[in-house]
Amino acid sequence: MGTQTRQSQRRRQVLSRERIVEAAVELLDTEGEGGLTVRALAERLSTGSGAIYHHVGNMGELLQAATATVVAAALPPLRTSTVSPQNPDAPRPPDAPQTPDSTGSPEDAIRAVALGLFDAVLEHPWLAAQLAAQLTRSPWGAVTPRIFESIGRQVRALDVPRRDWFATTSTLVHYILGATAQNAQTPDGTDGGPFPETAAERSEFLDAASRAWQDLDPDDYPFLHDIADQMREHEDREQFLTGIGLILTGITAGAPAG
Amino acid sequence: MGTQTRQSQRRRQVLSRERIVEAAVELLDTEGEGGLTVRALAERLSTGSGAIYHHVGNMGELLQAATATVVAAALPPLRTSTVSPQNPDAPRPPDAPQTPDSTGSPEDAIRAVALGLFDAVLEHPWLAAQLAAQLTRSPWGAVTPRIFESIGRQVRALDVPRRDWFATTSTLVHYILGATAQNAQTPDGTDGGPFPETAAERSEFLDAASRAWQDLDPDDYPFLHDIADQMREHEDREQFLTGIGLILTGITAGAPAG
DNA sequence: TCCAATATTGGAGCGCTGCTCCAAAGCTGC
DNA sequence: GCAGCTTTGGAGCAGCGCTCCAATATTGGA
Repeated sequence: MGTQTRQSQRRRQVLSRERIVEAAVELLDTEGEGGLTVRALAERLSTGSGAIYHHVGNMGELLQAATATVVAAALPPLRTSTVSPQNPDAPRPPDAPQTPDSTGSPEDAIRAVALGLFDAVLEHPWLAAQLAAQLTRSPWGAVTPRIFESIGRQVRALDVPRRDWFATTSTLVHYILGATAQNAQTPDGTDGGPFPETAAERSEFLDAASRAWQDLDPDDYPFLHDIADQMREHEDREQFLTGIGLILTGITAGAPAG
Repeated sequence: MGTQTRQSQRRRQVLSRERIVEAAVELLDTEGEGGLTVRALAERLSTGSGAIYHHVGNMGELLQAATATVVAAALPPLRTSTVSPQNPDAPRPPDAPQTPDSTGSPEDAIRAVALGLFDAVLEHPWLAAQLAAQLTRSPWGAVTPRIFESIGRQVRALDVPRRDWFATTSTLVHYILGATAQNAQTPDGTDGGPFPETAAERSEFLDAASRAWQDLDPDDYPFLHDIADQMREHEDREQFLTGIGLILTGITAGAPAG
């Protein structure tokens, strides 16, 4: 009796890889990095561990899928959406940052991609560790190519000679992932719970770090001792863009007139 | 009967934080990232877990100490050793890379520091994940300041204006850690054992990655598809230095005539 | 010299983890 | 209606970090 009509709603009840990954992301967001366990996932989905492993196979694989999902949502779409106007509203990523489309310079596009990842890490603090881990564990696995492609296209749009495409893109990607990793401010012991990351917390955290640098032996750490206050007053986002700008300058200065 | 004479040898039998950290590093080197467990450590030191926790307190703390030890050995000494000639041969780090001392440009010194970390990661593949993890978990904790100081001094020696010291050093450090993280080639599933990392293995690994890029949908990944062969032929170390050079160019080009 | 106080040791055991295994249940096509 | 597949959920296993504690060295004062 009309099983087709209500099928889509029934679908949501059925366990699927997508639903598991979705629940994993929510669990990571709300409970923090250590909150994703098979048992917690099973309870949240009202099922058992066996059912989960039937769809997912591996905890690392699940983490990889969760990371890939969030990263894909944070980056501009791979295909220009004008090509296939089949379903005009569905495939638009809901929480993607407003990308300046194809207007604007390649430099701006690179900045936009970088900021997209930066913001994604702010929204999902567990993402930083995952990006770093997957960068080391499977460098060319699932996530990196997606980022590489987004950056590389813009590098190609700059006047970079072809033989430098790989090295240039790699440099940008490595910087982005390295800088992004640091900016998920998880003050050491404060793990396990959610991450409200209020402005007061951040200020307090930077204060403590700055004081720690100032308390270092000036004979061992003269530089840190000097710039401790500069570190306290820095703005993450601005500092991140400064780094991008520095590299972009190096790129365009290397071959100024294509 | 003469307990003082043989005391130094007896010291080596006594459990101490140093001995535990040393054993941890060896365990990580020989057994791989997952090989460091309290039980394995206890067996290797012929003791129990309780004794270990009496000295170390925490698994994360132990990892942090192991990382700090290896990083300290890979970087140039903080103090210029001419100041305290008390013990001329002992404190020389045994496996430190040959640093070009104070001769040479600041750019060369930065390259030397970066390569020191790069080589340390090659020698201790677990270090990549640890650097990344500690970068995110305790950004200003134990290891980062050490690296920051080494790089920052050289940034100061360049013609960088004082207000840019922090941003410039951060950019270099972030790139170094990001790039370093990727270059500990752990081909995904091949974890658990030691990492001989022969040239053949590396070539095979790059071949597979290159083929994977070529097999991607050219409509989704035109850039990766294009530079797949360039990726296969790249040399990690050279590519790493290219990135450093790019950033150094950006730094010096930004303020060309101090 | 001896003894109490303290520091250090090693292992049993707790609660948790990822993961496997399997009987039961649901679904599908003949 | 039934056979053959997929999917489910939970019991259970080996391993983990870590705590606790009795037993043992070591030390300092009388």
